[in-house]
Order: sequence, then C-alpha cells, then structure tokens
Amino acid sequence: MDIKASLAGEIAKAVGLDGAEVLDMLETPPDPKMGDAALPCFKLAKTMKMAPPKIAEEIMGKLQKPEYIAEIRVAGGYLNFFYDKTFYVKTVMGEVLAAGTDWGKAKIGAGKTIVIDYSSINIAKPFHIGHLSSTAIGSALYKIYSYLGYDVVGVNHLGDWGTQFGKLITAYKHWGSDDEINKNSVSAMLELYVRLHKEAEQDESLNDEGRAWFKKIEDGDEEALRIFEWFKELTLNEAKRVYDRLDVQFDSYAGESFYNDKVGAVVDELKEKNLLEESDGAYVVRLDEHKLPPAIILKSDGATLYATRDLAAAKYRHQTYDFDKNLYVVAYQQNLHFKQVFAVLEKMGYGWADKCEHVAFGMVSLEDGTLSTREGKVVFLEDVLNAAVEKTLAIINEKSPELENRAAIAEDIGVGAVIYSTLSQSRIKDITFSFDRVLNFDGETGPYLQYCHARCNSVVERAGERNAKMDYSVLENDEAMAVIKLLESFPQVLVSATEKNEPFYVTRHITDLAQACNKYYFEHKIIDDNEEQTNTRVALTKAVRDVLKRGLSLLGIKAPDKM
RNA sequence: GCGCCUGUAGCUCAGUCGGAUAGAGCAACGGCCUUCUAAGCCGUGUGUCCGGGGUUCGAAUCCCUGCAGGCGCGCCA
Repeated sequence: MDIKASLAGEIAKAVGLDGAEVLDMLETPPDPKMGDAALPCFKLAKTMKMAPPKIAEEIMGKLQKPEYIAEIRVAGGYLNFFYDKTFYVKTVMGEVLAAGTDWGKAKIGAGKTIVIDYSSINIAKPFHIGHLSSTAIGSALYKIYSYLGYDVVGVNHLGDWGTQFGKLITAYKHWGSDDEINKNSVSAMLELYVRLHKEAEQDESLNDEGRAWFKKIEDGDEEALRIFEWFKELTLNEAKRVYDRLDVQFDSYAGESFYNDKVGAVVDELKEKNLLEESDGAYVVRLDEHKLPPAIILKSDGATLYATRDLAAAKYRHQTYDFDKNLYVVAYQQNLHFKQVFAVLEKMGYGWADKCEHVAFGMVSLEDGTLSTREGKVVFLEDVLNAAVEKTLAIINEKSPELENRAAIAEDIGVGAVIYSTLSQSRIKDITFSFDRVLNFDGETGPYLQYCHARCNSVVERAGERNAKMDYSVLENDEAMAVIKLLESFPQVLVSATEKNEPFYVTRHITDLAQACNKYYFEHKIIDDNEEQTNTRVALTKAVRDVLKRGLSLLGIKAPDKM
C-alpha cells in the first residue's frame, strides 16, 4: 500500500480538500526524529484565515487517526505524522520480500515504445572517454525503461558518412599498410588520419584527393566501398569489445549512411510544403517564429547536411517504431541543432515532434584541455577500463588472495567503477577526466556498492536456508527504518529517473541504500541464536542485496557475489 | 553582440514541488578488526549557496540584473 497517499486521502477527507492536492503538499521532514511525513500548513492560512499552527491543530482535531499512524504532533506550522513502526515495517517488508529480485518492476510502459539514440560512435575514430557519457547514460535509460515495461529500441547512430572517409582512403592509399591496419585497426586509421591533416597543410591537393574519394564512395565505386566497409568492420569489431564489457546492446546500427537514400524525400517534402527558401545559394528553413536561426538543409553545392539526415532519421524512426518518446543522448554542444531539427519537424506538420527530446549531457575534457581526435589527443575508453581492472586485480590480490575467479571479479569491479563515475552526477555537468578520480575506489563509488552487495550476500549465505517465521519488531530501530524507507521508495525513483531521463537518480538512491545498510550492519548483529529475529534481519539483508544488484544492473554494473 | 547551460565546504558534487538546523564523498586528523567481508564504520569543521535587487509567511531553489566559466550561433558532424 502507499501509506503517504492513503494518509493524504484521510487528511483531505477531514479538511474537505482534494486528495491529490494534499498528497502534493505532504513532504518528508529533514530529520526522521521530526516524523515520517509532514504537512506544512502555511499555504492553507489564506483560505482558512488562521495562523498555520492553529490550522495544524484544527486538522489534527478533525482527523481520525488511521491504523498506520502512531502519533501526530503539531510543530510550528507543520503537522508531523509518525508512522506506526510495527505496521509500517511489516507492510513494506511484506511487499519487498514478495517481489524479491523484481522489486520495482512495473508495467507502466506496456504498449509504449521508447527510441533511444546513444553512443553513436564514428567509424575509423577511437572509442574514447568522450563517448562514455552517451553510452552509459543511454544504456542505463534503455535498461530502466525496459524494466518499467516499455518497448525500447536502442539505436547506435553511426557516424559513417562524410568527406573524412575520403580523406582517410587518401591517406591509406599514400601511406597505409594492410597488415598494420588489420593489426592495429582504429589506432592505425587514426594515425593515417592525423598524418593526412598534417601533410595537407603543406599539400592542398591531398584534400582534393580526399573529396574525390568520398565522391567515389557516394557513387558506389567498388574499390572505395570495399575499403570503406573494411574500415567500418574493423571499427565495429573493436567497439563491440567495449560494448560487451560495458553490457551495452543496440537494436539498430542505422547510421548516417543508412539515411543517405532517404534525405531526398525529405528535401522534396520540404519543397512541397513551401518551407524551403534559397539563401546565399544554400537552401534553408526559416525558424523565426521559434526565435531560432534558419536550419540549413542543402549546401550551395546541393549536398545535404547533418540536419537533413537527422530529419530523415526522425521520420524513419517514427514510421518504423511509432515511438512515444524519441530520445537523443547527445552532448549539449548540439542543443541548437536539435532545437532546429525539432522545430522543422513541427513546421512540417508532425504532431509527434514534441515526442522528440534531446537528452543533453556535459562535455568531457582532459586536465590539460579539450579532447582532439585530429591532434591525436585522446584517451581510449578501453585503456581506462584496462587500468581500472588492473588496479582492482592488485587490490584483490592484496586483500583476498584466496578468492576464486579473481580475473572475472576484477573485470566486473573495474568496469563498474568506470561506469559509476560517469553516472554519479547529473548528466548536464561537465567532466574533467582524471585517472585518479576514476580509479578511486573509496567512498561513494561503484566498488563501494558492489562491496556492500557482496557483504550482504555473504551474510545471507552464511545464514543458510531460513524459514518464514518473522519477528518484525526487531527492525523497529532507526538504522533499519532508514534502510526500509529507501527500499520502499526504490520503485518511485525508477519512475522519476525515466521522467527526467536521469539515470543518476538511481545511482544516488542505491548509494544511499548502501550507506544506510552499512550503518545498520555496523550497529546490529544480523545472525544470532534467536531464530525469528535472525530470519527477519536476514530477510532485510537479502532485500538490500537484491535491490542493490537490481539497481546496479539497471546502470550496467555487475554485482559479483564475492569480492 | 545574441542564445543556451553552469556557478553550493579546500576539491568533486547532492539538494526532484519554494518549507523546519544547506548535506555527502574526497582530502586532513583521531578512533574501531577475538564477533556476520575494514573496498567498511564512527568522530573532529569549514559555507558571502557567485554579487545585487525583487516576489513570498518562507528562497540555494522563482523573477530581474550584474559577474565568472563552458558551449553554440549557414553551408563540419
């Protein structure tokens, strides 16, 4: 049952207000000593023409105390409610235990489709730390939406189109070696790419050559396509390794090249709808009424642009998936771009334009400045993962040398630490990447949560098979109550995370849960010789373990049973 | 110049609907392993919530304005 909602209903009945309105007013006091729920009465002062403390008293007098409320107190303008601990603990624990590992699972998304565009790496370019945010945020949203019953379509909108591929082929033709490329794949391509930019500063003809090779790709030239597909395959193979480690999946790899034969229709449609306007030789859609600069649809040489392809992609996604939300997990650099694309869709008369949303996140930079592929100034994500796993393995060898499957556990913890670091703050914040920070495993970190999970698991295993006889009174203490409240609100946190597209809400919540659990663990012995009380404390431990594991898995982080 | 975002403890960040005494982690120092995993727990203290106005019973939160930083502003993606 939803105690808060029920309480709101009772209050509403007593005062003659709307239940939903009261629920909206109800809040949680800053300190549990002040109560479990509070009604601030200040807003009622105007309509009731009384001082807030008087109102609080008035309501207290009229209210028939429900069974789940132990005490009601007036504190200034607040009316504070104390739950009946016995009732509360029994009710919440009953629900959580019944749900088991599926606590928080819901069907609210049934029949609704969410398209999420995330990661979207570029072919022939390194999979670097700059891609981690989009990949981790998008993947976490994918998992959370799915858990709430939505049909989710994960799209890796590959950057596989543009003159840079012509340039790359040029560089390959001049200086490339097949062996080198097969061996080092993206690193070798990056080297060629960097070299071309350098040499083109002296020799402008290299750029012309690049454009010519790209034209060949466009025209379907056999050799150009063969080389391009080869590069693409090597890049995706390399990316696949990282995706597997991060537990990231996609349902579609339809990238820019996929929409190449679909942009023409969009241009025609814009013309038919009289939205296209010639401007300095280019064709644009004016967006004055949206207070936005015009969106360029066609270059003066007739070629299409990024925005044109995104329009085609949005249309395609709508036709193919009939989405309820179409999310783009892309850095905030592209704020204006997406505003323009969505505005053009609206002008085209598509009512679903408002279902498109840019899920923006902050920039990643290095301590000594911006990442730059062109200058070769990048940190490969794989290197970060490897460093984290290596450090983890060293810690395990020191702390738990007898542990089995050390390599596999180190992998889960190291990778988890990296994912956690990027999902541990609101997505809009910029991140200055630092190995020191990512490789810190103390305090609020992935390993902290995994450790708490493993410790809970260890206790549950040690306790062995238990029967169902419970004595819930053993959980009526501050530490257990704090844990139970966090367990209770886990489902609502998942919903909030989807409403705001903020996986970080989940990260924070399960971090709080681990903290509360650690406090409980320190204060209370779980296994003792009182059978029913032990059953109950073990059940709480199990519930925490399962929710931690579920929460971590929704973020893409594994939870080893031992560490 | 214009637009968007950010500004909270030495550092990195929470603070979801305007609510009670603004909180965590890191770093520093001190304590806690004979007892369920010490990657843990407890303790010590620091705030011009960027500045200035305003709205409100009440503002870190809303509005206006100034400052600082980031990003973006037609043929790159």
